[in-house]
Amino acid sequence: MAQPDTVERILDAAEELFAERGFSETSLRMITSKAEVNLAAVNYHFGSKNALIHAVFARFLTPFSATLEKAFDELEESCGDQPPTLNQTLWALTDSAVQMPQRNEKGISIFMRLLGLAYTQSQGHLRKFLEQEYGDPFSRFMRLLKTATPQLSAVDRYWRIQFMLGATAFTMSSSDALRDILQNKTGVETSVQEIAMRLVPFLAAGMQAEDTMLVPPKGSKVSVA
Amino acid sequence: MAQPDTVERILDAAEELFAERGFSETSLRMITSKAEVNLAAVNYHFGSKNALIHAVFARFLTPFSATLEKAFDELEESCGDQPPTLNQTLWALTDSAVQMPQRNEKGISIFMRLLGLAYTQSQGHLRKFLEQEYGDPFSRFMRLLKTATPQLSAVDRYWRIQFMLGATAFTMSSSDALRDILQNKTGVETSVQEIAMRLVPFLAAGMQAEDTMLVPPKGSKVSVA
DNA sequence: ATTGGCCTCAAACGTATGTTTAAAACAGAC
DNA sequence: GTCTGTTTTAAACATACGTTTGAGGCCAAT
Repeated sequence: MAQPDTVERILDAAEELFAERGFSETSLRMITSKAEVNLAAVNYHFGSKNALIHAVFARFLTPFSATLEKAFDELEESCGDQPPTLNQTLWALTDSAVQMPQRNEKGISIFMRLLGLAYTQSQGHLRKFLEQEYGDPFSRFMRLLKTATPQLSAVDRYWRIQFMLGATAFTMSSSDALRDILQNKTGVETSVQEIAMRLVPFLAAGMQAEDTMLVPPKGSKVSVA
Repeated sequence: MAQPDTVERILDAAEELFAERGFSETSLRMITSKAEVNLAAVNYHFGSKNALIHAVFARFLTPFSATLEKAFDELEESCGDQPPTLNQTLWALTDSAVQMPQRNEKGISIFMRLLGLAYTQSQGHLRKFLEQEYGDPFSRFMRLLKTATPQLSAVDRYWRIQFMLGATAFTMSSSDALRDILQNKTGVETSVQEIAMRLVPFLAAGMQAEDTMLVPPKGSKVSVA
């Protein structure tokens, strides 16, 4: 066959199929037949299916984390001795995600969906790989969030960050479907960037909510343990 | 063997394993050996693995949706001609989830995790089943949200609801893991109820955020299409 | 005691998976 | 043209899966 760049063809096919169907639900045979390469090529070039999953993540996470680090550098520099605000931090992350060079028009939503899957389908090996390889920019983001929300207790902040991650990963991981639904219902077209612009204020408001609500309203059956 | 209630033993085991590992990653052999029943029992009593998944959801979703409808009834009645507020609506939902009778101490987090999985791992057949069987209370919840947020445009509301669902499903789908992480880091114990009590104010604040941020801040590379 | 309907059981079925093998094809260097 | 290392190929491998089978057990009704 002698097609050019077997490795990249496999990565492209795997990326798309993983994003569409998840990891366990995507077989090597689906990948290799979509990539139009021999079944054995995956194990020859990558060693195993798990290693292929890692490679798929590495291909977009490595440049992304570099971009992100640079964005954080610029942000901290431009702020002088003031710590960056919550909004600035969130926008730095959003900008970095949106401006990533895309391999195709589906690029950014695949990117998002894979991140979501990494979180929800994380199969041990993936989580370990991601932590080890890309833990640093993540920790840095966490540190920025911490200094940007000094009013929050550590526990509150922890949970609210989880809520943010959830809203983001979930929305982005199904952004294609959600966009289509909205388009069918209202005829409104929505770009990923617009979704991001709606998401950030939502997250910022949530993060900065006053927690006067920690006691449920009158009549609620929820009680503090 | 003549153990009592094979059907229920299978449901218990399946519920727990699905919540722990997801659907495709849980085999019938794992389920039957945990339940200490014969492998063929699943196909005999349920017909197929997919039907078993449906049965697991039906077992807790049927009473839950009944409780929820009742909670909405009471809420609307107690409000008279005023429509229920956003906070009231969210708390009605939360209350209904928390007060569900639990089969064991892990009950509610299993419940939540399954709901999260239903959203993120939805395998077509499950989504169709859930829509068909439990679409009504869901639509009602949506209607309540709409009247509780008249200030939002339909498009804004649509996206913010997605953000809420995301934060909820996502957090709940990994709540066990997140609780453990927090416990290891800070020694703080967290109940599902406490998570819910932190989540609701976050969601309410996000829903009611002013969208002055729809234009990204100075220097952002994000631009309106 | 025998029948008949539900249930259980061990075993097998067919299929799909990730992985390995060994031969063939290829490309560049000498 | 021959050799060398890399890549591709078709085939097979071992294992796991969901499902089906048919024989047997159980128990209440006849």
